[in-house]
Amino acid sequence: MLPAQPNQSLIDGLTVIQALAMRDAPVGCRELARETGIELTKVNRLLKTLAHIGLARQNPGRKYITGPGIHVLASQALHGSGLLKTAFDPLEKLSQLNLIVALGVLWRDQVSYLYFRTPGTSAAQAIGSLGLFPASQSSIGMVTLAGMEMEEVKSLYAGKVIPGYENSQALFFKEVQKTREQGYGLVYRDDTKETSMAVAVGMPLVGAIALSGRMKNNEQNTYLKILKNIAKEITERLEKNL
Amino acid sequence: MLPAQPNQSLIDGLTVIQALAMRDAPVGCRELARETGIELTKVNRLLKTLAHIGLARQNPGRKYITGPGIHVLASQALHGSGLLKTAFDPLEKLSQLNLIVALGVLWRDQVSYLYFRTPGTSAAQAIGSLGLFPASQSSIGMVTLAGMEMEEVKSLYAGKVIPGYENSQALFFKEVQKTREQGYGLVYRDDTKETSMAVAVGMPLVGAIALSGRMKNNEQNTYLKILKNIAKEITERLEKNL
DNA sequence: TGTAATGTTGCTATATTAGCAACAAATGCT
DNA sequence: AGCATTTGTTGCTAATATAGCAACATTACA
Repeated sequence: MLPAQPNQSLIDGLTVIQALAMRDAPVGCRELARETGIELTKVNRLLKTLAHIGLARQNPGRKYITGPGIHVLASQALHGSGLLKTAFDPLEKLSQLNLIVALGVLWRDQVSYLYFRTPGTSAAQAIGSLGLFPASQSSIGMVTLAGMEMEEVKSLYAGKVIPGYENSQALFFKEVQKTREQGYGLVYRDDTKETSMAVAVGMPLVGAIALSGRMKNNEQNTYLKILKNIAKEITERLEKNL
Repeated sequence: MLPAQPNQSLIDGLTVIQALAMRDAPVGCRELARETGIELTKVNRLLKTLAHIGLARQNPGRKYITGPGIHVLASQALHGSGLLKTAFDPLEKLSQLNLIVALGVLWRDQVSYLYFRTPGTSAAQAIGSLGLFPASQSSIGMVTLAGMEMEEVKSLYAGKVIPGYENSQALFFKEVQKTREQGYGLVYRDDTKETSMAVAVGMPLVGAIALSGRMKNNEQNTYLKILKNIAKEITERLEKNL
C-alpha cells in the first residue's frame, strides 16, 4: 500500500546506507550515485546527513565509509530480524559436509550474505563476512528471484545487462522459471567446477540457504535432500518466533 | 559537520525503524510517536513509507511490526559493522565462566545488545536476542556513557527521569564520572544479588562487553582482568579490519 | 602540465512536508 | 449493551525543504 505522503528522502537515504554498508573500501559519493541511480547532489546531502548521525564518516580523502552508528543499526536490525539467530544452529549442522554453507537475502539485483562459511573456518567468521554477489549468478539469488512475480523480476532487470546472461535476457528468465518449477536453485560454475544449490527459507520467503563446492552428480540429490530438511527446520523455527 | 541541506525525514525515519525493530510485540504509531518524540502524523507517514519498502508491516489489528526487508537491512548493517563477527570468538572464551556474557551498544538512553548469552545456552541464541535496557541501570550503558562528553550525557537525559536514579540526577552524573575514572562499569542489583561489570570496546569506543551474575567480592578483580583482556583483544581485532 | 575526475555548495522554482483538525474504527469500561 | 477513549488515518494549505543545474575548488591521473 502506498502512503498518503510517501517519503522519498527516507527511501533514498536507506538505499544509500545500504549501498555504503556493503562496501569493503571507501567510496565516493559520485560512485554511489551511479550505483544507486539517485541524483548526485541528493546522494551527497544524504551522505552528509548520515555522517551527521554517525552512520557514515569520511576518510581523509573525503571518501565515505560507515560510521560508528552502523553497529547500533546492526544490533537493532539483527534483533528485529532474528533470522541469523534462528538459522545459526541449523546451519552449523551443514558445515560438516565440507562445503561452503551460506544464508543470503536479495537486495535489488544482488545477494547479500548474512552467513557465508568456507570449510575450515569458524562459524564466527561466517557472520556477515561476504558482501554482494550478482543474483543471476548465485543459486540463492535464483531461488529468491523465483519466489517473486515474473513482472517484478523483469522490472528489476529492465535496461540492465544481466551478469552471466549478457547475450540473452530471455534465457535468464527461462532459467528463473525453471528454478521456480523445480523448487530449488542450481548454478554450475565452469571455471572452478563448483556447483551451488539453494533452497528458499521462510513462509513467505525471506531468503535462502545454499551449499556450494565441487560435487559429483550422484551426490547432488543427497545434498539437496539435506539442504531441504534444514531449510524446513529454519522455516518452522521462524514461524515459532512470531 | 552539519550538511548544507540536512534531511530530517531520513533521521526521523531511521529513528522509527530502529525503535520498531527493538519491539518484541506489535506497536501502534501513536506509541512510537510518544517514544521517539516525533510528531504523530509524521510517524504514521514514515511507517507507511517503511511498509511500502518492506521494512515494516501491519498486522491484522493495524499495529506495526518489522517487515521482511529487515533481514536485508540486518545483513547489510552486519557486514558494514563487523563488530559481531570480530567479537564472537573472543566472547566464546568468556562463556566458560558460567556468567552472563554480553556485547552492547548505546542507542539514545538505552543499551541494545548484539550478543547476550545466558549460561547454558548456545552461542546462536545469544545473537540479537535481548532488546533494550536502560543505560543507567546497565554496566555496559554506564561505561559507554562514561566515554561521552558530560554535556552530551546531560542533554541525553534532559528533562527525563533517570531509571535507577529517580530522586537524584546529580548522583547519576557522579556515578558516570566515577565510571570514567575507574575505567570500567559496575552495577549491583540488590534484588537478584547480581553484579555486572563492563569494559569499553573499540578505539574510539563503539560499545562494551560485560560479565554479569552472582560473584563474590574477591572474584571481581579476577573477572575484571579477564574481561579487560578480551576487550583489548576485540579492540585490536577491530583495528585490523580497517 | 593539462585533462578529467572528484566532493561540495549557492541558488530558486518547485514539490513536499507539517501538523491541526476531523474521521471511522477499534478498544476499554461500566 | 452503551458510552467514552483511544486508536490508525487522511484532507487540507501555509510554510518549508528539496531538486538539480551550474559552478567551484580540489585531487587523481596522463
